[in-house]
Amino acid sequence: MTKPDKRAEIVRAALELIAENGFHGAPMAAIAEHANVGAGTIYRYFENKDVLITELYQDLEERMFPGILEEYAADKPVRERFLHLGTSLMHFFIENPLDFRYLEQFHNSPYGVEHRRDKILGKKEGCNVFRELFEHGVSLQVIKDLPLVILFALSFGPILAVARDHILGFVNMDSAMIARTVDACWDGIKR
Amino acid sequence: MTKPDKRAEIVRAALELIAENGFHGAPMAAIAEHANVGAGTIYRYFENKDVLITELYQDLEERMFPGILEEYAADKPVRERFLHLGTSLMHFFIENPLDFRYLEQFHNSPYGVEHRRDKILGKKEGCNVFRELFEHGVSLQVIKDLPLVILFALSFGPILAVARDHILGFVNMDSAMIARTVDACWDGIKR
DNA sequence: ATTGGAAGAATGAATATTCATTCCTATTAG
DNA sequence: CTAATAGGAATGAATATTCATTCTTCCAAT
Repeated sequence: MTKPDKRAEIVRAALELIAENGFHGAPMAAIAEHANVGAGTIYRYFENKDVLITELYQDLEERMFPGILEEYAADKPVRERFLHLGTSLMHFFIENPLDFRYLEQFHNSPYGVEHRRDKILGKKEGCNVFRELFEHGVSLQVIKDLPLVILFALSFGPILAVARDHILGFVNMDSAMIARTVDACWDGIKR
Repeated sequence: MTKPDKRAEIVRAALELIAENGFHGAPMAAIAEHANVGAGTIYRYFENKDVLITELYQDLEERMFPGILEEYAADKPVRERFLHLGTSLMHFFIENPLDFRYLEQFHNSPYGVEHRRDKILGKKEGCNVFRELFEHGVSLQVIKDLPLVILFALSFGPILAVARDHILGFVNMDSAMIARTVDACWDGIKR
């Protein structure tokens, strides 16, 4: 196996195990076994488990945003842009359940809160698209004049919750249902 | 210290530590120390850590629902009832940040998913109020005709997200802002 | 073209740490 | 004095991390 392949195998194995069993159901020994790699090998690519976990998250974000922003037309009306982003996001989550589950694990851990703080105070790529859209919408009086954080909650709260429920099998989301759900989110934030 | 006091101290200490640091930042030894109790003493009151964790959750639910259902008038219009429940819930979370954080920790753990399954398939007290309200609203054509699970997501998704953001200090929710947020949730589910 | 061997990569057994749980002793209440 | 209760050190299982060793690769010298 070539060098980058090994790193990729470790990443894949870790993502899989953590997404399915949480951080605690993924001891390094198990990750190594799933990656067909010696336990010590992981430490040649990642300084320790924390580093592995956060690099995994960064990889994931980089994979995520390009797909979602594909075909995104910054000149369309606010509503249309919101619906496009919302449905893309939901589709991504539903089509990549492992990524989604990992994301949730990460967010509900000490790592996640720290990361979130940076994102809200400083700024991160990707979210800026949403931020701009919301700010633009508010200035055009198309979107409710609420703090950004609340607009985020009204939009992503339901999307995340629904994606989770779909993946856990509590509801089945087809394209039509996704569209109706994102529509409802829009009703929540529109003036 | 009298017997029931000791149990209460253990419960308080466990809730505090788990809410603040997650299940992993709350080893039994630390809980014992915070409760000013010997490590072995905990096992006189709780068979093991799992039992402690689930009993903690049940205690919490019992404390939660009465407060939220207070002054709930089942004969008012659907919209009014929704706003009442939503604001009560948000207020409870914001005024009991430890309870809220514990709830989140619990839900994002293997315990939580199992529990959730029961709640959605079988039935649990408390949530029935919401279920009835939604079903009634749908039948009156006041609420969008979406699966119950999605209506839940549209309502609780934002409420939970906002409560979390408030507790983590990302936004400051006063009564007015809470009302506006719950209003926005209503816009999301209303026809 | 072949070979010797150096540099780097991989390994997994050994180690150190953390943690839930147990169990024996001390303390208290009746 | 006895029985119940509390305490916390001891235990053992689970886990992250290390490290001495083995394996691979690749190139220089013949």
